[in-house]
Amino acid sequence: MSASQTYRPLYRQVRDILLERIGAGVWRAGETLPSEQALALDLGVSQGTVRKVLDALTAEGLVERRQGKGTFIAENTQTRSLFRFFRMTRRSGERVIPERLSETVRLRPARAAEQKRLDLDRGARVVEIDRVRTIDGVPAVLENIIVPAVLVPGLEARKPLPNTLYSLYQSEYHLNIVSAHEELYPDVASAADARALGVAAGAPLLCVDRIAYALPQTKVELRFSRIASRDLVYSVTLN
Amino acid sequence: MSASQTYRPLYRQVRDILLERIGAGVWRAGETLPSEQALALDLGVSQGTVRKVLDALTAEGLVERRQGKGTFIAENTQTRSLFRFFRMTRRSGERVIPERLSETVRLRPARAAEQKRLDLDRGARVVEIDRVRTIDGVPAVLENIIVPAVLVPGLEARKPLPNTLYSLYQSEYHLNIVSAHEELYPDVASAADARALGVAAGAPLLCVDRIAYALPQTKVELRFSRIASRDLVYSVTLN
DNA sequence: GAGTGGTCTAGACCACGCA
DNA sequence: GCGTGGTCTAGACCACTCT
Repeated sequence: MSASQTYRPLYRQVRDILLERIGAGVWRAGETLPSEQALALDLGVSQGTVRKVLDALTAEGLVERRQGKGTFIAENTQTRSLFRFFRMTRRSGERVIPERLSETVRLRPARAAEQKRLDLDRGARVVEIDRVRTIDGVPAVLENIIVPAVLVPGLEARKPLPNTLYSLYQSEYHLNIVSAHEELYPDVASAADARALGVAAGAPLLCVDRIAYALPQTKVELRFSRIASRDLVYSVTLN
Repeated sequence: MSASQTYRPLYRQVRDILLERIGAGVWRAGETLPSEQALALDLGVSQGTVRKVLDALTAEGLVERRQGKGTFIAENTQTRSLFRFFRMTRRSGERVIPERLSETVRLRPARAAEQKRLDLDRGARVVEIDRVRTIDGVPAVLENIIVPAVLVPGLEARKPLPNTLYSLYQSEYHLNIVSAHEELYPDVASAADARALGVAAGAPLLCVDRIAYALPQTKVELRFSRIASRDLVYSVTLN
């Protein structure tokens, strides 16, 4: 009959409900979700439909399933967070681990460009973090990080910040970073870059502009990185 | 009981069989596979098991499914190939299309490093392509491409080469490029780069080293790109 | 042994494309 | 109207974890 414009398959509806609940913090990171049977009963669908959704969420890295144990909200542990969102490796493919060298944290009004990119209101404030990270003990990455203050109250007082912010966002603010978009371009080191990174002015740098998203389509963080790559490369696999 | 070391779920076995058939060229690009029912009957499994495999292959971009029509081997059309493997966009996110400006093609013995990276025997030959590509009519990309000659007989005689080689590999050599690994790093323009790309010596360049894979784990191509990025960025989404 | 996810099946019905 | 893929269900049995 008159086609309902709003038809969505059952599994889409189930997916939306689960995403909403996860986003709302019904279950915290590391906690188990109800079993397939329980969810199916609760939502009035078959176990197979719930399974289809949970399998998809697993593929997206949002939950983890362990046979015999249950389904868990994926945790952004320090290690997992690094492997997922820090793409620099040695030429050999070996992962590297950046360490924090220094950081400065400020609370200030958002600039116009930041308001626009983070969907903020006029007058909104942001936390700005500048930090230097080392690889193999050598300064290698300059980061400028912008987060809406309303999402991370008190962040500016939490010094020193952990090496991987995303695990902090998750554990303290229930912001589960699930995806990020990055834009890469080359630049040459300015005099200031050169001082901070211990390279010559004019040396090649890899710049990475990232915007990170948490669950209910929330834009959580802008991050601008300037990387003195030396023997490091940004690794990505296209499928 | 004594656990069978070689146990694999049915759907893995079905997947392997289908991958083998696709790799062997049983169906060509754009052709339809047998229906789910026919495959299930052929392979002695249920339709649901075949469906699970075909859904996974769809997610990997290897086949396409169209309701009411059938399941097709995915085609690397010029457009699709570009969108899938050429990641440069404008800052606005808008896609750009590179055009061929010039190219030189040589047939020569593989160097030691190439033998190693492409799993070639001693004495194997490669086709080497050097080309310049333009964006908005301006030279922007220098590419050096290495392909084992045995995989692409006669390629060196096919001048001019099409803009997107991957569609040629697929249509003429049954090499279906399904994934690629890229490593990015910054560099500064040499005098030669500067001449070819119309930038100043010392200008920042984005370098991309790619290795491309076809179906049965075949390493098909090495590609080294040097990109005068100007207002272009390399876009990637992490999930 | 009880409960969980993992695999596999069989079948119903719907939506779409095409002759 | 037929054949295709898309959705959804119900149920069986297996593998793993914990008690």
